[in-house]
Amino acid sequence: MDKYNPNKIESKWQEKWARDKEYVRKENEREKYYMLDMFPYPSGDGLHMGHTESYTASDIIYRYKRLNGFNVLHPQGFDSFGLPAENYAIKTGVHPKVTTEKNAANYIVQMKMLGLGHDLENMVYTSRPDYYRWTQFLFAKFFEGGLVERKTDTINWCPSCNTGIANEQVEDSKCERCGTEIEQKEIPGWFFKITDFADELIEGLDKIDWPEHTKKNQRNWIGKSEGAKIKFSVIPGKRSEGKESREEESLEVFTTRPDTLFGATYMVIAPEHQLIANTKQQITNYKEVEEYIQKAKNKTEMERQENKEKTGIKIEGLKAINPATNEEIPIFVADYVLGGYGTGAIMAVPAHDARDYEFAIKFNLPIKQVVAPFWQAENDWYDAVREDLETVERRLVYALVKNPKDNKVLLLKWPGYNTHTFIVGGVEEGEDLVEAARREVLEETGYKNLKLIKEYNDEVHVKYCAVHKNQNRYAMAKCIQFELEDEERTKVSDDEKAKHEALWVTEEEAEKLLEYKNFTYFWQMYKKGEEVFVGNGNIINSGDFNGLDVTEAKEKITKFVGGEMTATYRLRDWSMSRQRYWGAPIPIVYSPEGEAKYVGDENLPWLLPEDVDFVPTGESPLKLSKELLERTEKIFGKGWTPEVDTMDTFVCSSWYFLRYPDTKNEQEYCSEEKLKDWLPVDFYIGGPEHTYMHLLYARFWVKAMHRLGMIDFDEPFMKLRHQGMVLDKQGVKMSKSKGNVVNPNDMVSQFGADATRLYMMFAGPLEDDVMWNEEGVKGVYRFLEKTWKVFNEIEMIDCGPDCRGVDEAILGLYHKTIKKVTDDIENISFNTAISAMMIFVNECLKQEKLPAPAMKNFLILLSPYAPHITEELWVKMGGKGSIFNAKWPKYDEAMLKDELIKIVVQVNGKLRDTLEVDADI
RNA sequence: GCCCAGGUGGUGGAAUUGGUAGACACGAGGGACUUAAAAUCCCUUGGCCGCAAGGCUGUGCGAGUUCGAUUCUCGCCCUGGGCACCA
Repeated sequence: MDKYNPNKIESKWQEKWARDKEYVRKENEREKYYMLDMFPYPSGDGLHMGHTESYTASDIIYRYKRLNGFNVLHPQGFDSFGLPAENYAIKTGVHPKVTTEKNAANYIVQMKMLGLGHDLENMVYTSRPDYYRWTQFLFAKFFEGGLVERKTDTINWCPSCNTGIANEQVEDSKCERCGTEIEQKEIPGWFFKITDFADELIEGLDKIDWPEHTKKNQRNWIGKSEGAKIKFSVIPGKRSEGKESREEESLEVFTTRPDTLFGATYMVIAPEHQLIANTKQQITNYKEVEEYIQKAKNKTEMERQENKEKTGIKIEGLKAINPATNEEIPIFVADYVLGGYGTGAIMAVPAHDARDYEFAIKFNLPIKQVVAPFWQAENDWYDAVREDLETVERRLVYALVKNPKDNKVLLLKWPGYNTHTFIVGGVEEGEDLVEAARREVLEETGYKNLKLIKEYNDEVHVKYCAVHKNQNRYAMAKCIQFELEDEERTKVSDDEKAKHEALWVTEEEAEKLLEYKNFTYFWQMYKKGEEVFVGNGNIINSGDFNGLDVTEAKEKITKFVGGEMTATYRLRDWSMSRQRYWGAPIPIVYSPEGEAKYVGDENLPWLLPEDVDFVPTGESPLKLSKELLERTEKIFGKGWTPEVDTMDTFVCSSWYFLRYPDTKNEQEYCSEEKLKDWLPVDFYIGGPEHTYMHLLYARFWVKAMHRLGMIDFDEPFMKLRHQGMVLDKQGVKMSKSKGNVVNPNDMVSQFGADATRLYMMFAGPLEDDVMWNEEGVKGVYRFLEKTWKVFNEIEMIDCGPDCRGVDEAILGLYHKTIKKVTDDIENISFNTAISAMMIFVNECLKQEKLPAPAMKNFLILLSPYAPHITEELWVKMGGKGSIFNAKWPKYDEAMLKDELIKIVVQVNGKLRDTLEVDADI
């Protein structure tokens, strides 16, 4: 017998598959399945291990689906526009087209080496005119449909790449690609109105099978917050003086908490806000304000981060009016309010917002509580609120008393109710809270001399049933903290004694004994200091709205002041103009009057001119193209000028999956029939780094086309899974600079493609990071050697359906293996499927005779992972045609049962014994 | 600070619904074969105690629910990734 020699058999099969197209034939009438990979950028470094992993995973699904009778589209292509090729051209003068095509050819060789079964006859290259003409065509449809607009906007500008980049492409205030610090620059450009689709992009997530965390991340990225827009009028500083000069200047704010409007005690606007320019004359400290604004602008984002303390300056000479209270409140400029989010102005509610609170403390501004935490006794408690009883309001005071001598605190023990509380008492109308608290401590516990430590600001509300009085109580309580001055004590009346008992306990004990939220709330403040209450509760100090739940109050208060319930998003429009050469030209020309016009379908592809210099000037390279200008004037007339920016490469990758079914079509981007046949994509695999940009843009693209009536589906990818990163042995990210990059080619020549594929999948779950350890490849290589040995050394008997003459146990294991491998592929749990096949092969090695039909089926189970060896052994076993035209085996339910069943004896959850019992009894 | 993911032997990982923790593999140790080595095959391999039978302990830490928790609940610690005052 020959030894297992992957080099020999793998190249043989790769050649056969490439040459003999009929050998692995397609059957068009079968049910269709679209298995898509994220296509690579063809870099000079070649395919890396991350590609190897995800392409192997998709290849397994592709082959598995084929074997299950599907007609599978499993295409591949190149996202071939982009900066590296252009930067290389700047350095060496080699045209990006040349580099790109060369790199792509290398990728194809590597993909073949791995035995990947992608359709390499129908590839897509985004930089080729036969592709980008359709990118331009679709752009034009969006343009005509009003989904693209030209805006002059402040954009992120990378001085190194000499290009504007989208907000999403900025990392840590640095350029995602080259790491240069981003500058802000005013520049005209084209934008896709992705924000118009914000709600659809959120809602669509509910109907697709994507990892939950990916969906969550997209929701967060879109960042919808619901709230209200409310107008505050702005008046000159002293109302009395300026009655007649009351210019109708106003400030609109967006707030998620309109329910707290009565607590808005000041306003803050962003340094960029228009109001400052509009009211320059009225601002009496304009100079200082301007200075602050300048400082804020000069600050880099990094500096802002370092300096956590809030800064700001009061605008003198202007006041705003809180529309709810009609009170005058001051206006500040501060850089903690952002120009680009919401309206660039906020109403500050220091009592219920942590940032406003911090600012208010620093500038000594009033803090007004308008929401009280509220708890209602739970249903299964003895004091649950009873609907049939009337509710009586009461004001209460809690006293938290501490003895400084031993640090114990004083609680009341209520034997009747089996609970503990602070000292509690009612407060009479107009009575001083502290006096009331002292009185209650004296009455209930007898302690006479108390030192006031603290009055807590917060008021809390509770509703419960006072069982003994047969009425519901709505209690509004505040809390006072005392220390004993001495232990002098009077006698407590028998009446009080009967109700409750005074008890000194340590803080640890108190923590355990206090169970009602209204007490633990103050206990937390006592232990950890006062915190801003940002939760839900009931409205107080807000006129007619008192007592309302915050949710209810939001709309009512908004309506009361003439505001509008609305939502804002964190998502910004997609800036897609790039001042670069190597991208799809934007098919727009400008009339002598400067009006933008689409070049027209008949002029597509609107070719990227060849007569350009790559040296970056800060302007678009196309501006220097004579040919482009001449072309424009020739077609449209003198004075017409071309758009010289090119498109963001994310545009090209937002629709490539629509081209794959029909790559050779010269009339349409994809025929209607093929769109119907293949789309949307059934399964998409790619890295988690594309969670925000690519995946969001592609979803937007499809929704936009759907809105324009071009397609009848509105989500591109029905099922999505990510692959993890491939790390080195130490768990460090592979990178050229660290010199720890592993080349897939080397792995293939050392261990073969089958072993490389198998190890990638065996190392762990697909979505987890893989630590690449060559020691580990040995294991799967041995497994392949053993498989080889089984099929070459052990006698195979063609034993028919009842299979006499072989070990029955191996038949049972065979059926179990089919089930396990099938279930695991469905669950994308490749590592455990491989382990099941290892167990099977290990058992086979112990046999003298094996059933030939079952063993052929076993090869089918293994074939998606290791296509070469299984194709080879398939022929040896007398299989007809390619193994990939075979049928996925089925298991026999009856064969899954064990003859003997293990019974586990547990006592108190601990294993005490195991028994083996005949399964038939 | 906030959001997401995760924490299981020396290592990668398994345990799919709360029911024998550590499948499978790597590494390590011992043995067989060999002049020798590699390869291959066999045995052992979470820790502690024990000659053994066996016992105790064990899934980041601490509580809780349960007859029973790697799995569920609460609190905390750590690691990785993402976001930066989002009103």
